[in-house]
Amino acid sequence: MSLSTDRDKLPAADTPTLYKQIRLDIERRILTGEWPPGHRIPFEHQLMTRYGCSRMTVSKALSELAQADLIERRRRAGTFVRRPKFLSAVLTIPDIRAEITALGRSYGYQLIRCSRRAANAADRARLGVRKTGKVIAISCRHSADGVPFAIEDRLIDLDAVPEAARADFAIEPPGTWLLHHVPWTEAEHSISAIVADEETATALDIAIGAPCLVIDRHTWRSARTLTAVRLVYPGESHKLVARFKGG
Amino acid sequence: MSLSTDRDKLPAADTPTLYKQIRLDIERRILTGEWPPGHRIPFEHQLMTRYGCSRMTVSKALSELAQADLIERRRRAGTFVRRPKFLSAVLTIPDIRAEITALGRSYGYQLIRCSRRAANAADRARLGVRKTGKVIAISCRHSADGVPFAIEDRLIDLDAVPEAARADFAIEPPGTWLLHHVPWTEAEHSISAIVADEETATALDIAIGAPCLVIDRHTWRSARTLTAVRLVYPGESHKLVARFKGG
DNA sequence: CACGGGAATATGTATAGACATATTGATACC
DNA sequence: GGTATCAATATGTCTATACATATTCCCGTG
Repeated sequence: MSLSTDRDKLPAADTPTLYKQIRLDIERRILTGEWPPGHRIPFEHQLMTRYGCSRMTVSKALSELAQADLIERRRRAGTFVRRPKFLSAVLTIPDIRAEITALGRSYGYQLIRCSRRAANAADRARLGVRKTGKVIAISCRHSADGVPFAIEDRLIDLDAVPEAARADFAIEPPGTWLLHHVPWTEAEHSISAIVADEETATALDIAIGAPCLVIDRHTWRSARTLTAVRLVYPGESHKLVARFKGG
Repeated sequence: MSLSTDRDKLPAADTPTLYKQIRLDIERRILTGEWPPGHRIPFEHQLMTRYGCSRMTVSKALSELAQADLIERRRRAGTFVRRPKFLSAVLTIPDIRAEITALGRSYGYQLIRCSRRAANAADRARLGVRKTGKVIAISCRHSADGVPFAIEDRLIDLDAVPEAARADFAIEPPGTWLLHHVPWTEAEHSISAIVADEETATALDIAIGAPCLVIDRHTWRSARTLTAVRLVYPGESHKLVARFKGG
């Protein structure tokens, strides 16, 4: 193997910064399968002579790849290509208003019910909290170009999100308001399919017995429940795009 | 404001490395809402006096937060807390075998049909490719503790994944084999709900007209189609957990 | 007031060197 | 053979410094 220290082994292209070129070069080898999962990536010292730069520079490239979970670094042992994440493919579930407007369709919103009350037993169970507190319960409907798009049924824990008391959910959908005002750390989703009962069928303007897609989402901030929501979509395809992460 | 340079303003805890403490400290202020979206984070020079370290160290902490999309850095302007990702919440769809075994249930697999043929028009449309080539078409069923869990209908482009010809899909499910052997760069999902027709109802051992959850997944490597798959689950809840990313 | 140009400034990249720390592998001892 | 020990080694963190680069801000000119 040549040990020349010239830099022109890199794709060059429009020459971004050096560490980025290194990162992309290694990323390419991994994604094309040239360096399969488990393969040991050359030591930092070898990479610095290969790319003709300092160790800090290759280290920065490798650190970013490690943060993106493409490689794994172990002291004394070396750096290895990670097994393609065992589980996973990643989906994003957009905010409904943003999703509809991004599609270039007109967004419509109707508040069906909104009440503020002390939490009852069913509310506490749904939020997964023990103590009694105040909640806001909201039912509403989203539409695109005048056609029903989804119905939403939401519970917000007012003890965890006191500022929600000042929001006007007759104007702004609760999901959109929350996304813009309340930071969260964890979310859990449950996706399922149901057939429409009479109330659902009426709200979505579909036939009774027609299939519907349901997303139940529970959102926390540091173990504190913020909100629980159920979204019901007519069963026609609901498309979501996911890309492999990589900075 | 005090300008003391002592380091004990940090949570300390079990004292990981300094840059990590800085990262966690800033992350905490963002997630608790102390520094809301749009807030300007102190300049690097202020942070180095606050934490009593060099600029490279605070820069490393900030770079990781930027890579995780928690903050945005702009030259000359400064560093700002990002608006909570406009859309989004992230879901992971695990490999079915891994999912079932992770739940501690016994995994079962039956190959229903497997054929290798030149692609016909329907195959090309489904894979989204123009040219004719060879494909593998597979139908199979996954079960957990002997109960049908999902049925899978898959098409693999043999031109893009020639090594699939040597795999034995009577033993290993195609999704699992692909995940372990074939690197991919992009995936697109389409989630929808249907009601079971007679064939589906029989395969999943449910009633005709019962709701089913459908996931259509298309996978590419650098714009090259690898495989297209449709998974049909009985409509009872299919649970997926998502965490806020953050390295 | 509009506009162009240049100075100020915050981040971005890169360096060499130093020391820390985890882990491996070999060696010596029982 | 089993086990404790120690040196070798690859990554991990940190510093001080230097220069690059993108923006913003201000100022002077038309």
